[in-house]
Amino acid sequence: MSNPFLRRLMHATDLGRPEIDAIEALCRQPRDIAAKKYLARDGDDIVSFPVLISGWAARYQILRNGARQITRLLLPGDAYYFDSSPAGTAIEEVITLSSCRIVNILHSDMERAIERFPAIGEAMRGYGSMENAVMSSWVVNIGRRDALERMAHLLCETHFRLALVDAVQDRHFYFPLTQDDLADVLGLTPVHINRKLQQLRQENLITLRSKQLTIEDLRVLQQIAGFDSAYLAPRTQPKQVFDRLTAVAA
Amino acid sequence: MSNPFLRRLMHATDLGRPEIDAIEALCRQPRDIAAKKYLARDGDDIVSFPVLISGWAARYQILRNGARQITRLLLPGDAYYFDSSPAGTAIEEVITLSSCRIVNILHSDMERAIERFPAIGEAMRGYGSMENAVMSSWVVNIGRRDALERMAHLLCETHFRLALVDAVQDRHFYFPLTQDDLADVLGLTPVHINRKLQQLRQENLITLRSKQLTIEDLRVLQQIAGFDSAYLAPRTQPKQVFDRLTAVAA
DNA sequence: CGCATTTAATAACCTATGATTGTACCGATC
DNA sequence: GATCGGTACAATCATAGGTTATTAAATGCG
Repeated sequence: MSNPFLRRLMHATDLGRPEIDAIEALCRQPRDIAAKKYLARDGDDIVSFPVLISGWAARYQILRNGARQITRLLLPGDAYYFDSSPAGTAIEEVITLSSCRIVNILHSDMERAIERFPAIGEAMRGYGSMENAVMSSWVVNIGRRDALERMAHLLCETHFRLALVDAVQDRHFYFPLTQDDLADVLGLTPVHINRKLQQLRQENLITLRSKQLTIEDLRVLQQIAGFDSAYLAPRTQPKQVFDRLTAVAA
Repeated sequence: MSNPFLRRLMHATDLGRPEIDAIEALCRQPRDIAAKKYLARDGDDIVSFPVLISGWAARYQILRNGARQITRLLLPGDAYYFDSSPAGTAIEEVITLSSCRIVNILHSDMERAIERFPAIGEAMRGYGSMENAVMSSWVVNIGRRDALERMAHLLCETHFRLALVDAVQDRHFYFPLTQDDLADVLGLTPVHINRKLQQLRQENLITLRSKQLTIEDLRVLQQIAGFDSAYLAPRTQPKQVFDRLTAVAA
């Protein structure tokens, strides 16, 4: 099971062999795509939705004054599904932040799959719940934490989300965000991102070089962020995953 | 059709008589509840979800330092459905901001209704899309707009959302948020909320007294906020509602 | 009706973050 | 190995918004 999308869904619900096969079937024909390419543009009519097999992408909005705010990070296994479902119109732009492998799933195909296997619908809803929880946490993060706490929280969050799809080795993972990207995620300026990144490095909490991030002290980082992974943890099985992760951090 | 929940759903999809009846059936037995009562608490097991028939409520999180961030406003017709669906655990607290009339719908009942009438599932998903769009807009609002713009945007947004359920007369509506609440919605301090409220009043853009808000100049307010109602506008019929609203504003 | 509590208004001062500008690095490309 | 575009880093100054405190006005309650 190397398909991270499937892995994500299985964190939401238990899926049997037939459901798994159906999802795998939807993921035939992945395409490779370079960094900084659009996966969706505002106003596009949507008949299919992209799923990330590998790589990072971002959903964002641009304001009149040119400011950009990234509203979600799409990590391996994530989909641009809700908001656009089905036969709607894209409400935000989606751009790749690294080279990516993606698969485009037709809404009609997904609907048919859900019809045949209600458990898939259940899994998609569960996945959507997690997406919503992440959105909430971003509002809280940007609204009520200062710059350092925000950074720390984001790093913890991506660490745990990536761990869910086995994209973390030890405390080390691929992290393609530039400081400009980080600024647009956290609602800060690139300059200030730089300052806080320096601070985290000086305090030996992280190492970040050429898009490789190592979390040197997860415990302290969580402490700074006030990070609690509960909102990312689905119901049953994955609970153990988090217990394990937290235990190691302790 | 005085049920605002039904009204919301009908903005998402066309529903026939049987679907309408099924939803009305779910909304039997509304209960009245006072302001500042919990509709859900963090960690609660969820077997039913609340729907607001009238009144306002808020979803929020509290940080270690006691700071509060409201993550969503629940207006008449809104439900605390996603994130909690089905048989999950509440991830945020929900509190009434005014006296409310609510109805509690069992997840099992909703599921059965969707099974019998797929269009209801469709409508719920459409409603969820709008919820997500609002979440995104909050991230953008808090992340990239200054205090005055944020206030203006929030006022525009609530105005349009309330208009969708006919809770606006002319440009005037019930607005129970205290300045402390506003601060916790917009990620600011009460003092600063007060400053900006004064400013909006001085410029004759709004009147706000004893929980009654009148938008005196929607045009300018939208201008300040960079507000575009598109993200709130569902597919077909309601489009006209917005055209009308916008026309009046012009 | 009067008291208690919440909410609103305002003032004075302070700080985290923004704005601006310049430099230095690093990895690609030819 | 020269050039170039994207990053990262540094230093300085400016300001939006935070903090704390006080008073006044509403609002609810017994």
